[in-house]
Amino acid sequence: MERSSTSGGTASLPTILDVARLAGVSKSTVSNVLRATGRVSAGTRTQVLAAIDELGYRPNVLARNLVRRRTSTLGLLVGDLANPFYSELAKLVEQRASAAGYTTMIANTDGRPDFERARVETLLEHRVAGILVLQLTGGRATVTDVLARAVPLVVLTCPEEEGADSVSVDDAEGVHAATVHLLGLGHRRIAYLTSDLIEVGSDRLRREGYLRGLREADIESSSDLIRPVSQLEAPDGAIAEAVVGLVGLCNRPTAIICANDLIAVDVLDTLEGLGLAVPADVSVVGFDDIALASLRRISLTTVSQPREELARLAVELALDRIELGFDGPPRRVHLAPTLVVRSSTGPPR
Amino acid sequence: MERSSTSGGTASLPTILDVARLAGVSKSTVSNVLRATGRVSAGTRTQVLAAIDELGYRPNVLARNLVRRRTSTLGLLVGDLANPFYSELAKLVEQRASAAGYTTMIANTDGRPDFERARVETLLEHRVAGILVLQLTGGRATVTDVLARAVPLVVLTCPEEEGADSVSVDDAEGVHAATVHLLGLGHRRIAYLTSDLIEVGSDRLRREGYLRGLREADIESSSDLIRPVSQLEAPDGAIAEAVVGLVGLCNRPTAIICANDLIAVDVLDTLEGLGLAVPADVSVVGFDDIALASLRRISLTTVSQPREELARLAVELALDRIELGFDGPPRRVHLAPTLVVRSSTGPPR
DNA sequence: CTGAAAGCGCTTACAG
DNA sequence: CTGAAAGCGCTTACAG
Repeated sequence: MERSSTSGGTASLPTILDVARLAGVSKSTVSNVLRATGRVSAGTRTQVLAAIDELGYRPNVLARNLVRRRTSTLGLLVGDLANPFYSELAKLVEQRASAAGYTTMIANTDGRPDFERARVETLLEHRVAGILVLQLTGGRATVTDVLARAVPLVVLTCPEEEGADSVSVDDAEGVHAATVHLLGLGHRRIAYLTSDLIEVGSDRLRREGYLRGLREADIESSSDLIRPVSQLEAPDGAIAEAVVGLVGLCNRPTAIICANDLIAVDVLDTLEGLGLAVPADVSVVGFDDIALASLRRISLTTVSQPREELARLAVELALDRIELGFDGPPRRVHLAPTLVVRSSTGPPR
Repeated sequence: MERSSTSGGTASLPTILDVARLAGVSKSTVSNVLRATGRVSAGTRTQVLAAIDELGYRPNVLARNLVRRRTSTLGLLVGDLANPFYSELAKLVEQRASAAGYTTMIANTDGRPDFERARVETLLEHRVAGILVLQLTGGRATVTDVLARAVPLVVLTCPEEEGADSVSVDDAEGVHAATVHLLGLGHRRIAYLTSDLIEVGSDRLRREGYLRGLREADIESSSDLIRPVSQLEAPDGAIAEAVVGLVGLCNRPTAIICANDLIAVDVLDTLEGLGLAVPADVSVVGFDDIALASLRRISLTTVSQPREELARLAVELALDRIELGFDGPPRRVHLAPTLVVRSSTGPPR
């Protein structure tokens, strides 16, 4: 027999059965008014609603999802929520998800592949309807593999991911535009500064944009001027060290293109500490256009990503597969970046 | 009869029953190895593990939670994830939660009470084991009421919340210290600038700290110098407008205490636009000490909150009630803030 | 150490 | 329009 759920534990919440009994109907009927199927008479409906209200009944989504065999929660994997670019994106994604009736389960990976694996495992155990990834951090093949089999995966911000839908800005194009901008100002020695906190694929493309820009201007690239640093190992000093290295070169670069804004801001700070003027001594360019970049005191020239569009499209691609049952091959959406010129760039001395 | 779950839908995932059959044991036994109860022989265990591996079986947490009648997910309500203070805190909370075996469901309220209500409702329907709130936005009484009855609630950063555990910094003390610092530098006309994006209780306390500071120095407070602006209504221009108003006063303030860093940064920007020097013309103080504040170009004097401690304690308080069954009255943890003096403050001209 | 049975709180055909 | 029954995929006593 079905027993009263209130006879059990201490603080048992009312169940659909409690509502049914109070309203003098069956569980099915309560379920029907809950799901607004329309096949309930107005009178019955009123009684049920009254019972729900009186009991303070709140449906148990776990039970519902178990029988429906799908949830309405999206997993959101993010590399570093402390990076404003990602937190802004996370906010927009949550907003879109929520508007579509989905909750979002968030997981920070700290850029660590082992964390990423564990978090993905947890998300899958929770049967999330889809997973959105802001920055995939290593272990890409395995992760993509795990995901592709089980649930829709859309990769945001990381281009060229095999097997998964992706939406990102044209990274190469963005940095190419930045390089052309610097060349136009008269720069000839331009450095590229990146770190292991940047997603590998994005970094590769951005670097390509940089190299192509130089090539088109018949400037030979120099390995001296390409500096990848490890922020995972040395979170604090890595960027500063690289900057010191660059400006210490006998043939010092007059401009530095940074793989993202956070690095660029760090570079500005370091240059200031070294007594070098921006842009007079060194021009600096970033990537992302986080809120910070537009402050007068920062005023960073940077490649802007259309965050709203990125978030909207990512959620859409996921819902296509989840709700519309789209089952086609991976889709790649590329958005155009925009170079925003501010006062961190200028002609070389 | 128990039917094969693979006979049903298209992409049914393997269930515990599939594993049991493949391993030639009962569901109970599989469950026992899964939960590492220890009452399974080594041989059986190996077989089960092999079956799990072969099937790529992943337990369905929904089913587990349904029968256990509790989940291991924490709800995280945040006012604005785009505010670095909150995203940094969110990251730390997720980190702590994850370390304790909890997933975190995030919900951004945009500072809108109606959103907050809806999100809380959803979290409760998902039977989250507890809810952590970073900034409660209006509708506090109702929300607290809803929560208190159903699930442990800990309020982070908002002091004096009735009925809920809370952990926050001593807001009044922080701003008092800032005020004393400014007075020590010789300032006599000090303004206080706040907005409706700041949690109401925090704002009240911070304001009190400011007023007490003035009172102790026998300086009369002036309503001219206390400016609450509405960023909800005018997200962009509100701060600038207030600053223009302040510096346009015939008896212009020589220092501005801002209710948080985001406002302070906006103030710095506006002053710069007006051609006023900081700190020579106007000193500026913030609250939070977000990453941005320590940049050389910003170098904001601010009241620092111990984020790590806040996050750690908040999760601990929640787990006390969730896991240890602590059922005592609401606990209020107050942490000491630290005034970090940088170069946005100095003696008045 | 292992298994059969009941039940978590819902939804979903299926009768009536 | 309404209800009885089966089942979603687990865990949890309880026997043996």
